[in-house]
Amino acid sequence: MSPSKLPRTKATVVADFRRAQILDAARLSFAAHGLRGATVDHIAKRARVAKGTIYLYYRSKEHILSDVLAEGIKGLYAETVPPIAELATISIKLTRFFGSTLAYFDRHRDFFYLCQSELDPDLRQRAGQQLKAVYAAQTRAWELVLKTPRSAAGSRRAHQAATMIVSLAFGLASQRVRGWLDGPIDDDVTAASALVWKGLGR
Amino acid sequence: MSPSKLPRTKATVVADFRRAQILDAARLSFAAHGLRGATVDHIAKRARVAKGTIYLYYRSKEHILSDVLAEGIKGLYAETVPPIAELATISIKLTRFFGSTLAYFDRHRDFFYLCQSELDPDLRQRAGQQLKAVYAAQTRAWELVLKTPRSAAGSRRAHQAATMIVSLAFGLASQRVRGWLDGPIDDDVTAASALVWKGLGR
Amino acid sequence: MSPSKLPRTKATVVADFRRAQILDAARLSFAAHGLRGATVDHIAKRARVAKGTIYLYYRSKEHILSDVLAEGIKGLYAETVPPIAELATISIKLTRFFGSTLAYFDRHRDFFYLCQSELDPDLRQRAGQQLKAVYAAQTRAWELVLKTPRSAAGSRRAHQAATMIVSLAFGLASQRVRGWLDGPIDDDVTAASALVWKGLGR
Amino acid sequence: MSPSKLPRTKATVVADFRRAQILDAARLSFAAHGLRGATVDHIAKRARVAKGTIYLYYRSKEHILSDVLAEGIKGLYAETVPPIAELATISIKLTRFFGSTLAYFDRHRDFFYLCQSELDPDLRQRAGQQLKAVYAAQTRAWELVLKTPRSAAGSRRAHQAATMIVSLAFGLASQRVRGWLDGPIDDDVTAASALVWKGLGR
DNA sequence: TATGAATGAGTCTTCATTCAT
DNA sequence: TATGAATGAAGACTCATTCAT
Repeated sequence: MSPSKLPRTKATVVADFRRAQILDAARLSFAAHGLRGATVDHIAKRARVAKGTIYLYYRSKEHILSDVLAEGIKGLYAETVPPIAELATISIKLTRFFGSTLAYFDRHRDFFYLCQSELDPDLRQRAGQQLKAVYAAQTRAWELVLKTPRSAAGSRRAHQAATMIVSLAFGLASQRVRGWLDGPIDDDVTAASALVWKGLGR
Repeated sequence: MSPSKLPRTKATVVADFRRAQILDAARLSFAAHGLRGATVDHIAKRARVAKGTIYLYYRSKEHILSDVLAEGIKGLYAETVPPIAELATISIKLTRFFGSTLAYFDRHRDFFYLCQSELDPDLRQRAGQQLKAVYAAQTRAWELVLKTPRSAAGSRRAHQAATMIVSLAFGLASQRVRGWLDGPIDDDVTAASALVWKGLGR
Repeated sequence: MSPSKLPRTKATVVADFRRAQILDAARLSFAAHGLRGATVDHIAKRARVAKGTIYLYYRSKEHILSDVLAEGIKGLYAETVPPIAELATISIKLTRFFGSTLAYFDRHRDFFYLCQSELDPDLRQRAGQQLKAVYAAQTRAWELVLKTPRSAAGSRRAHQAATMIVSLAFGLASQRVRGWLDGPIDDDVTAASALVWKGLGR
Repeated sequence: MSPSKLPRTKATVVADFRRAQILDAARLSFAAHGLRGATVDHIAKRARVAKGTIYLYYRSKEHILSDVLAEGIKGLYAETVPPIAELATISIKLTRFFGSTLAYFDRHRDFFYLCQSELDPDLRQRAGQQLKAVYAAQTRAWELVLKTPRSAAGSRRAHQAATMIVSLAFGLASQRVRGWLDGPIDDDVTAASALVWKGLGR
């Protein structure tokens, strides 16, 4: 009933603010200069904070990156998975899914590049797992949508189809982010939806 | 059968061998530790060669990378573009295209990772252009295959369809390379071909 | 007596101290091992500072050298040029000039050696120009002292005489710095002054 | 009676030729790029010889330099010391001495620069000794010329005067080599001779 | 003897992290 | 908590010297 379960002390608020401040600066720096190119100095300067301060909130540069990635992954999940289950015709679901996926990456190119950066093995591991989880969630959601008849064959077919949808979305997004597809988002969304819709036919 | 045009002196052979030796070691090192993480020391050690030797064959680390990328791009082009134009039914072309694309990336995961590494701006530029060119070539080849009726609308539809094919192939390849798709290649190839074949219908 | 114009913050003081510390260490290292032979490690060790610290105060080894040279040149100018114009008999001027020149180089052997080091072309250029400027200033000052009658011939003779004075001073200083002249400074100063004084006679 | 005391076998001749070849190349390279800047590769290329060959004739780069220096010093001695003792008036001796000294350095700027290069301590030592010996020889020769009356005071005066002559010559040569004295050699020679001649008067 | 490919110690410089204030 | 000067490990590249041919 109180505005927040965890009482926000002033300290907590300040700490959260600092963390967000640093995270933002880091994201921008990473986007601008790449993972290695973005020095802690850059980040600190952009965050208008002393270099030492950063280490009060993050154990290492790697940990900052970890948070930046987690944020991006959370966003990707939030914008692309729920729409699949929302009440609508499959055709509309498809349009929405392609649309939201392409739009997300268009708006978060930096996140896209970050995902492919040279992460230290264990971070790469963790980030990879989380990203894989997002795609797995997308795939499962599509499976549920497509799997009407409860036969083993139908189930397998649904899984395959879901995989195709997810991969096509990712493939389009990748090409777009890299600037290799020039047209407006809607054209790609429409074409992809149409292709899949017809391809799934019956 | 005929004596080779360019007389291969022993020196040339040795030099070529060394270059290949270094290139291989570099590819593996880059794949294992990332572009920055792969030190010249690593590469030298893996190539069983002294650090200085590397600089006898390559002016800089950057130049090695450049060669590794160029080789990968050339291979990708050679294995994926010509099959599209070969005499066959569209259905078979599709199967072959998806098959060769997925196979290529499966065999060259290191190249795949390299393409996404943080390259210095101008190398990134060059590599990006070349890669874009490969995808553009794939797309054009598919357009030619699909564009039977010479109407403007048909042409545009052919372009869109070609884009979808290429993006789907890339998306699948990406997911597979990352280990996010576990099944055998053939399943994905079959499913993708079927989807597109039906989706293009008529 | 008055409070200093530029308020010296503690930071400024420390920074100046560090710079001086590094400059000193560099001068000694350069003198001891030569420009190339004096590694940044040496300099750092002598300055009792970590290698990285040096780069907080100087952009590169070259920049350190540049400062060391500039300092030495400034000192040479300050100690040798003004005395020439001070009110005194020519004989006394001569004694003072030879004295201050020899003394300066005796106290700054390291600077002397530095001036002859292999400087990178552009630094060599700059340093050479500045040094040349010092000698030119000495020469001009002596010309003014010697050129009483305003005839063209007299002017030319004054220039020649000035050149001889400056060159003799430099020659003596060089020999002394190298340890090839063992006697006390005063002997050389006296002998040089006498020679010139008599040589110019009338 | 035979053309040479030491029978010149073909091997000896070839070896001497090679040594001279390398020495020349080294001198030029040192002059062009400085002691450190002149790599063994440069020298080998200029000598039209393989890098390894150089090490058949010289134990190290340092040893090459040593020879180059020795040659230059020998030349300086030969051209400047004997003239002092030749039968002539003092005035003419002076003119000849200044003339030959300035001319020698004018023709061997590279040698001049080399003398000031950063030599390894022990080579510096050796080269320094030899050079010092040359100047000492010049000084002694002048002492003999000037020391007519056999008094202790006269002897001391002669030594001082000799020192001045030698230093003036060196000072002028230095300034000229560096391009800080533009006039023709003869002007400086005349002026120096006149100054000293008059300065020594009686 | 002549070659030049191979070697690896040594150089300058960067930058994540620490710590005294 | 905040600062930023100080640290030093690590990396790319050079070049004198060696050695198999």
